[in-house]
Amino acid sequence: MAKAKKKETLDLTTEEKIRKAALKLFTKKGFAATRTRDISEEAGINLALLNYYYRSKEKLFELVMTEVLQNFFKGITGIFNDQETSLHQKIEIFVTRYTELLTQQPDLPLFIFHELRINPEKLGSKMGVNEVFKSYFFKQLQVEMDKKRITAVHPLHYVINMIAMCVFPFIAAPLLKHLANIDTKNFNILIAERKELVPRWMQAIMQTK
Amino acid sequence: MAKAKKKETLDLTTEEKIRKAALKLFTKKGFAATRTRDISEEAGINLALLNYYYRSKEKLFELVMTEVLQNFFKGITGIFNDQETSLHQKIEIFVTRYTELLTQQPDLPLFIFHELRINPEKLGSKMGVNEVFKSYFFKQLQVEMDKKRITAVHPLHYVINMIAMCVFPFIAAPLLKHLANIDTKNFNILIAERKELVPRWMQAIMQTK
DNA sequence: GTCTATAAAGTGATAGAC
DNA sequence: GTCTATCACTTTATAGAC
Repeated sequence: MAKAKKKETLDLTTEEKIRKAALKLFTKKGFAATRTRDISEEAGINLALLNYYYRSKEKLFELVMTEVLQNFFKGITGIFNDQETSLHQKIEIFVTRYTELLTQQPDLPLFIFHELRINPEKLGSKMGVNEVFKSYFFKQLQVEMDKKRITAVHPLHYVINMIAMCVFPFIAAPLLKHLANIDTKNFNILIAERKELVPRWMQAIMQTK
Repeated sequence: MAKAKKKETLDLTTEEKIRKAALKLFTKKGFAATRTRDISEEAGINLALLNYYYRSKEKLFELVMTEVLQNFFKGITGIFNDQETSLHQKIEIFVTRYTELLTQQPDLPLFIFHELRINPEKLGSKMGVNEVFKSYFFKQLQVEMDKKRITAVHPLHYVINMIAMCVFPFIAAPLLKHLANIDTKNFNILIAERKELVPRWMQAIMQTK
């Protein structure tokens, strides 16, 4: 039922094959380390077709990056500004949805942050400023902390903690697998556990004076 | 008193200038996006001298990476295996030391994780396996959680949370500065606050059933 | 639209003079 | 040790045949 789209590489057009291969390699290795030859090979098409459809490596990258950013952040705005859900519901929804998203595409965060570090200006054109502070989620957070008389801690800290606890395991995955000697299967179990745990930890953190 | 070494670019030898420039550019842009010409320019030396001293770009990178990894992880082993400190003291020491380290070199985590994703094998030769589970810190964590009858949560989760809350803000810095509209000065204030807050949050998390 | 061949530019590395 | 000049190779991009 969740499987709305079937993965059929054979049915993709050449244009789509290239885009898909580019997404895979760019997110995995970054812009600079990915060669157009790698992309054409991964897509199973001729190298010249890449330029035929997308003009240049940079244009193709721009397209992929825009798609990734929108896909990654479109969810947040919706969740954060929902007037119907409570503060705690928002946390649960956010954690669940992003854990599932990252389980599907674990390379996304590292890709975004890495390219962003090299090219911070680019972000400006692709997303608004002040999204966090203006959100309904943030206002609910402020009300909640006021109620608990926790005024010394800036609410932004909680937002950071929530995202950190969700996203960091995926960023540190290779290190984690090595240092803690866990395989992919156990990693996925760990992540699934955190889906339940992070919201509870958030509750605990928000009680702390 | 902590200032043991003075930073005098003028007194550096050519070899040191190159290494320093390489460290700066590699950590900022990654291996693939950094050109040897960039490094020679940053170091203020002739391009040919890079190969004269370090043979190749790869050899230079290996050297820098080894240095970074050792510098980054040598602290952990010491802190995690200290038989004299309590669990909570270890958390405080870890958070303090790594927050200060990352304040000095904010690009380090993203650099390490990014290069590690592209080349996970490399790590094996540079650091041991199972470091976390074998550590005294981990054993203390297990004892503590046993005492509190929290057996459903794997202690590794707490290690991940601690590191996540310390390291993630630096990884997400560009995004944070944009989305939350804070400048470098306010970012540093935020980080300084977290030095005190993360250990308290850890306490709270470790009470949660 | 897709291919081969090749141009054009970039990049790591070295030879050889000083 | 340091420089200039240049090689060797890679990589992006395009021209032109099919």
